[in-house]
Amino acid sequence: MRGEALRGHLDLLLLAAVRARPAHGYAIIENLRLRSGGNLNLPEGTVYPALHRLERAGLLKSRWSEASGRRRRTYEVTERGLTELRAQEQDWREFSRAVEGVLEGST
Amino acid sequence: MRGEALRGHLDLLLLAAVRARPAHGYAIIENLRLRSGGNLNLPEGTVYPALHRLERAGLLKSRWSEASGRRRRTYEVTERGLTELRAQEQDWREFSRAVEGVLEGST
DNA sequence: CCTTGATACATAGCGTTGCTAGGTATATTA
DNA sequence: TAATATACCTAGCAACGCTATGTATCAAGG
Repeated sequence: MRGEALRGHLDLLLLAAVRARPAHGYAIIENLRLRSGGNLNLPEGTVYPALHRLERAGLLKSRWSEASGRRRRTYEVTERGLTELRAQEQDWREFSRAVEGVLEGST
Repeated sequence: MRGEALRGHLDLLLLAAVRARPAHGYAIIENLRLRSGGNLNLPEGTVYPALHRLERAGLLKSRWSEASGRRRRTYEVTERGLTELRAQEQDWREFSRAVEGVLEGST
């Protein structure tokens, strides 16, 4: 995945991934990799701070649990998070269509 | 258009817009607005420096002209620019598919 | 037993890059 | 003659994802 492509779309991806399947950070990274056909390889230094930010913003909530001796922080999307996600999905569609519109005209 | 959405996709858009129709900066901004259905409203402070950067990188070349008393710098895509554009188009498709893949699974 | 690799979390600080804000200049319209 | 549109430019800021680094547990291999 090209350098800065993610910029501005990270929240959308994280919210969508968690909506699909509530999970802890490490698993979210895995899920994104799988669902993207291996194209989304987000480093931990990107994902963890973003999850914290989304929780502080009230879009995600988390609880600690333990699995096979390792502690996990599992996230799920809040009501406000769902609303925000839907808005960002809408924004993505618009942006995507806008880019396609420019590309089409230049073939 | 949402805040940082453009990040990392500006070069693609500019190269594609100029490939579609060689033009001067101000017109490129207009063309992007039109081709995107009004969604891409790039400020001059974004576009002009980017055009300079792309020219320095050898992906665009420009020449000065004059139209109705006002000077214009008209850009066109170089050979290298075309190659780069095709690569970035490929990257865009991949990124776009990756995002869609994540969104689909979370409906 | 001890090292390596995978799992799982965290954060300080850096670098990139688009945007805001400001500036110059000409032509047209009110 | 003031405002608006056209047309260019740049310094400096701010946002934000990433690198690098650190901690800790468990499984597997030598």
